Amino acid sequence: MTQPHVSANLPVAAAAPPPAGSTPPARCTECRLRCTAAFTPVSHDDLLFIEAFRTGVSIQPAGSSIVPEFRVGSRLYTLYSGWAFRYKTLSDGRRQILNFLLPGDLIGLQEEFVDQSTHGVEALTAVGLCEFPRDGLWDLFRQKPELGYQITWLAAREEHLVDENLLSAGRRTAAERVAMLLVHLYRRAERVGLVTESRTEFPLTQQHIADALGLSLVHTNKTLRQLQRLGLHSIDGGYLTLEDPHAIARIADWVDRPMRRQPLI
Amino acid sequence: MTQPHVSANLPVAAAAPPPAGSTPPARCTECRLRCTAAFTPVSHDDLLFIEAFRTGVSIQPAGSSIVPEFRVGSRLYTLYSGWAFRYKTLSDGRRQILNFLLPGDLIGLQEEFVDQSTHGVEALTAVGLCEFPRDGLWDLFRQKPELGYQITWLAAREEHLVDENLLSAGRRTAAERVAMLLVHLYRRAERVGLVTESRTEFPLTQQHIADALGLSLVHTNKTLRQLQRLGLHSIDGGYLTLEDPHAIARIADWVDRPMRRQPLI
DNA sequence: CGGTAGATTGAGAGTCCTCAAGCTCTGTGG
DNA sequence: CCACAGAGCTTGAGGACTCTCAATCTACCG
Repeated sequence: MTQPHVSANLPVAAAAPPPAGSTPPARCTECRLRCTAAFTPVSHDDLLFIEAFRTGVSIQPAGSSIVPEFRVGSRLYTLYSGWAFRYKTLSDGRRQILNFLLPGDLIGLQEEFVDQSTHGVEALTAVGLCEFPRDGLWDLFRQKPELGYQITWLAAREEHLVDENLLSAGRRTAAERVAMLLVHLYRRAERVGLVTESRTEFPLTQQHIADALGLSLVHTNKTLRQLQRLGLHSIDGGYLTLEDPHAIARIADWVDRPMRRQPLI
Repeated sequence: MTQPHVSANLPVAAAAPPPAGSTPPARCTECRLRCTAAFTPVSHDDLLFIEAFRTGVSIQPAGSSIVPEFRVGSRLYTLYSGWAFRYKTLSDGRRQILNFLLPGDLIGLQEEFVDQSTHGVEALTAVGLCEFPRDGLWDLFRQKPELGYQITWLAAREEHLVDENLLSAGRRTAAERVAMLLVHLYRRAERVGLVTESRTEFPLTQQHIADALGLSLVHTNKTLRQLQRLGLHSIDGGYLTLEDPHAIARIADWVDRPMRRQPLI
């Protein structure tokens, strides 16, 4: 190797106390997310409804299972803080990560509709969750059609994420997949205010990246190093920086679109 | 090769006149699909609402573009008869089929929510379509929350299909992918009454299969032949038969679940 | 100071891809 | 009625991208 490497490339310590603001506030009116430009404003009335709909909040540690893969949960969640991912596994253990979840994303919606869960959700970092009763969903649709509409919006958006990942797994080369993943996650993190000084927290291990892209761990490592050697990005100390955003976007076949505000339940 | 092959393996002639019942009826009360066990019953009131919501019906020939990939359409459709598929392409032309659409499936929902279409829908056979105004969707949610709920159901179900395909593309071998595709499509076709005498119309070319599975055309062909030589299935004259359903399901890691009734808009 | 999780690297093997032909069937036109 | 063109299927051969196996290395933790 022509290059000495000294970087730790480790995620941030998992045992650290939850950073300030990672616990959902008692009142939805004080939601740290909603006042962001990333989310659509709602009427005060709707906000109170959401607050009443919410049954509680919780914090779960990194690595914990939010939704077990083969059991039907009884709750819906909104991810308030932290990172998580949805995944499926084959009977022999091969795992595919379907998409990553960032603050504002809804968790457990499909379960309401599809027979068995058939997918799991796991926390990547410590996460703050707002909990809702799954069986209250129909009530929500009836009483607040606008919120129902927004939930459909969220479902469609998540499908869009999976579409994009399927395009990667099916038709992109290893380098293109990695580039796509890094650009995509960076932009999403940026959207919800997770980027500071041109870098974002990046709690994925290479195994997570491999499972998201349909690659082996070894080849994921080699591809990451290759892109990093080319000066496209760097992952260091649990933080991701896009060193050459234009070049990495070109490799990923990524087109910048203005991101719309998204609903928040 | 140890085996002479004589079969044509061609899809059914596309120029044939549309089979009886492939055109949506004037009245939703006469819908040939809805009376099936595959779909959830709706109240007479809701049915009239759906009929009023519908702006028209149409037939499009095989191969036609129902939703162009990079333009925002103004319509929603329900696929009444025939087969179609959703796809995305990279800028250099590589194509990934995201999922196949069978009668009862809703088309164009994501466009309502996601900025640009970013995916196209193409007819695989001649298709019958029920057309709805896309900008009437919010009205539907407000006036008939139950129908809004059902639309969310359909969105979640489609995401589930894409999840499954991503698992295939990312983590299954070529033979497993092919087996999965065949079993899955067979079961879905069966569900909506497309199976007669243990076989179903199967209008996909090998190129479609390749694009759905993230494989090359050549390797798709070799894998199909391999499974066929093993006596697992046969594709002949545009029809698919699962010769050994148990064995092919085992390879696909497919678990039979009772299929729930699904909504129909 | 071992033990563990995660990252890195090398080597060899395989699956899958690309290139290149040839084949069958269908539709068309002279 | 037959030649021809086009779409789709089949097969072989060689090469490339990825995978698996195996080790090593660093950082962190009890």
